[in-house]
Amino acid sequence: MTSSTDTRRKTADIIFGALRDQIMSLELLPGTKMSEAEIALKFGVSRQPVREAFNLLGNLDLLDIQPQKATRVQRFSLRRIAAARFERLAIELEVARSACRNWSSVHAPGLEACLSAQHTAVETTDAKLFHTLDAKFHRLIFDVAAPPLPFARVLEKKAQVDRICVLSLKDAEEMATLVADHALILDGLTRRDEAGLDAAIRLHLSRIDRTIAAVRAAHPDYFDD
Amino acid sequence: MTSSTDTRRKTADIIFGALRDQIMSLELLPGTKMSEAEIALKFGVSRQPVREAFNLLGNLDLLDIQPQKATRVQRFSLRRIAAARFERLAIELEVARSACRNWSSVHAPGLEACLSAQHTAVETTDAKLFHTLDAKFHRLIFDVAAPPLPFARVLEKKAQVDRICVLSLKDAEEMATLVADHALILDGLTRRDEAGLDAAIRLHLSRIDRTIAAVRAAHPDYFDD
DNA sequence: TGCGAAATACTGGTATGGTAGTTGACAGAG
DNA sequence: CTCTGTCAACTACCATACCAGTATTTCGCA
Repeated sequence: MTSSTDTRRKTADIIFGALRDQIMSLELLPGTKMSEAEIALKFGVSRQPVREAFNLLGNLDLLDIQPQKATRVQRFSLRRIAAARFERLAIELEVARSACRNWSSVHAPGLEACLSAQHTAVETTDAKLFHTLDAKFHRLIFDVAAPPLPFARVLEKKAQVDRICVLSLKDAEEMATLVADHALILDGLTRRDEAGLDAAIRLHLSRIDRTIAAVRAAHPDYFDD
Repeated sequence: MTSSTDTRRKTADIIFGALRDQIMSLELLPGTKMSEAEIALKFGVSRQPVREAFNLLGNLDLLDIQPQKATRVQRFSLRRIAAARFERLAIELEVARSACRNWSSVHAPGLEACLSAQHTAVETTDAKLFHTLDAKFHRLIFDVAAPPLPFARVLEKKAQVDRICVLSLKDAEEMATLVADHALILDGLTRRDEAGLDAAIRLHLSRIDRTIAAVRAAHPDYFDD
């Protein structure tokens, strides 16, 4: 077999990853105009790989490519966010239902451990750790629901929402609320109560609406609409 | 230069659309090896726009691009199909629930007209017309559920399944079954019976499993796994 | 001074040449 | 006959140059 560790990445992928991280971390603010030539110069490569990276980022709605005019870091859009939110809600609901049907007590320890770790993250007000544990929690449920299914691709639209969450405060009170939601979700799973689980998921995902509204009030110039 | 129709679309998009249609219609069979140079020659353009089109098709899992080796028309994969099916089921279920809540009698005529048109399509065994009407039916429900949301993007993964359906027989009996499913769904909507609607959607989408199994039995060489 | 038109300085898109890497076949050795 | 090493013919990828639009500036004129 050829190399097990396929470290051979195309330069276009490297550019793509670097720009994506900068956009997602808001190191590059929404509305910033990007230049193929400028980026190419900065990375010391030709314009072609930069161009490919731009197209990839455009497909993820992270760049707004206006032919012959300019390409800018995509602003937030209530429309796009609503679409991503709807899609994620639909997926998470069905994932939860599937997990409910596949549930057995062997799955409990992992989720309980993740939940208790979240409690400590709240006590220390460690927002970054909490974000990681939050993602892990949803991931664990996904694994219960449909192990063979690819996780990343299904929720790749999540980027539209994740980017905005960087601006949220993530204070202790808000994190505590989210942890309580998680506890409710885990409770619904253990009791195999599909109706209760459905309500818990909807409540949990509805939390981001307030976050979005708050960010929009604080940074209206980051929004398209 | 192909300035016959001075389209605003860039040539890469034209190549992309043409190849996508050929792949979706199975004019290009799974496993067929593609060559940038060959396609470029055939369309009378340079290799660069062809390359971009390849990348776009690769993002949709319609092409299997193996760097420095070859790029082939993606074979069917039970894994990918299962993922696409799961995703679509989740979306359609939530769409139906949302439509159920937004339902009013003004929506009935459009769906009923589409349904009756489907009946005539079955009587004339017009598979192509039926396929169009089937898509329209689901689209109409989507419009009831969430008018401002983009329809195409949400279900773009549908391509993974649509391509395989070209190989299905679409005989009168099968079409009649699907129309009956649609009637059941419309009935659930008009009665605003969420539980019944849920069951009807799940039954309807489960029909494709038999189709996939039949195609896999008839053409095992079109599959990866 | 106000305003419109032309020149200019960008942008993204395309064509072409060259490079690195993989595959497959074929010739020669065991 | 089998195995192996070398070479030729592909492949995708990157760099460079050029083209075609669009926004902005600037200069001439009223």
